[in-house]
Amino acid sequence: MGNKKVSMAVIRRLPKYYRYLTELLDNDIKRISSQELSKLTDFTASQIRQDLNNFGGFGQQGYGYNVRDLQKELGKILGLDRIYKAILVGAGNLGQAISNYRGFNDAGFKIMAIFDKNPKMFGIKLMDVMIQDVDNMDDFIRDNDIEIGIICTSKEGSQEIAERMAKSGITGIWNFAPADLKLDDNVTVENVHLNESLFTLSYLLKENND
Amino acid sequence: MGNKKVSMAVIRRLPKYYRYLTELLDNDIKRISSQELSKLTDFTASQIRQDLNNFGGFGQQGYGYNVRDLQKELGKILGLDRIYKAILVGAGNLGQAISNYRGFNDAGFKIMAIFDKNPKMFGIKLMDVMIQDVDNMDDFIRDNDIEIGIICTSKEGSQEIAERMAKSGITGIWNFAPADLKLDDNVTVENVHLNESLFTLSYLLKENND
DNA sequence: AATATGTTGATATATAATTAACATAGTAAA
DNA sequence: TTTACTATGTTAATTATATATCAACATATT
Repeated sequence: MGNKKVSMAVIRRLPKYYRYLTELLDNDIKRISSQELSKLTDFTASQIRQDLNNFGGFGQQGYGYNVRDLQKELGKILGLDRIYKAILVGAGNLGQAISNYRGFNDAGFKIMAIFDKNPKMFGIKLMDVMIQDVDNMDDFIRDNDIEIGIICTSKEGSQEIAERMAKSGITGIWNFAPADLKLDDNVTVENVHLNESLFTLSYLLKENND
Repeated sequence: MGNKKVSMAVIRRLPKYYRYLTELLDNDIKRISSQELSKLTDFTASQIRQDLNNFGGFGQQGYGYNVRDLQKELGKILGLDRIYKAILVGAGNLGQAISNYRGFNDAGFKIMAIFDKNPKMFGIKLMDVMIQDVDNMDDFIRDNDIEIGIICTSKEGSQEIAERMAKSGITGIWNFAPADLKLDDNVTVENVHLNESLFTLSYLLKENND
């Protein structure tokens, strides 16, 4: 499509807009102005208007934004109007927590299979999905047209798993391993680096006490 | 102290430098240039030098950076040269995963207590720490000079817990609940919003397929 | 000892992101 | 219908961030 290029900074704000709009919708609020949304999100009203206009004119002058419409539009923009088939590798503590989290399922992300390398884990069920041998992963991805791979392995195992995922046809990786995966550009990687987040907190904590 | 103000963009890159330097140290690499570090981190060499110089001249012209020294300095900058006492609230799947993760302990973050509101959880041990009634939280924070609070509760419970933490003396909150906590400025909040991360992946995935 | 090379730290330039300003379209009320 | 008001979408200004350049200096080599 290659329309206009929307900056990463904008993209990372979209989920927050979506979250608040969903909340407003749940509370039966019909309309909202950029100024009111500003109070909720702590972004400036100006920025909100500019962000949204990257994708189209969803508001109405003199009125504001219709909550239902905007929420739906943002959902479409974020790609939340469909089902994604995902697999998860690494059924340790974090892997189990992720697979048990209902929120993702509700948002359309279905974990179709869970893999581990430890035979002791094979057969255990998490949310009705049985843990199986990671040797089966590659075939499973191909046979079931899996799009998203969730990596909850150790740092050491992550790169190999990522490469196998990519090779088998996965185009999006949600990576929880503390490593930077090196893959072709056609694979999108979104990292959740908990260590980096905690270290940032530690830094800020120190600064705040000066 | 109020020295110079280092931008948030810089701060969020520091943990990555630290991670790679630790890796280099483990591999007995003695020295590294900004250019070599650039290859590892995918930041530009210029940016790396500029980032580091926010905190001092750690390198030597014509030589590069001494890995051991720089790693140690970055550790100090990030506040990783000491022990932090933390508590965790919400012993669900994610809470359990976080408390079981050895990495944080190794980095100096000690989970001193785990709280939940569900009586069925009371008494269960996670990493030798017994889950107890969240009613005890406030006193425990005060009595043990806890600095960091980790919130793994639902969105609904998070704000109240955060306020109680702040009131009892906690100055840093690591928040995993999908909500933006509203607290005084003297409390530092670092969010891990898994939903937002996943939605970003979903957006990028869509873009990549255009 | 002299010279070439490599690399930092500082400064200057370029790019990107955020905020502010405003014209205009649309709302709402008399 | 008229008028005053509201709030968007858009352009401009400002601020922040990233990149490029370069003098100073260390080290290795001749």
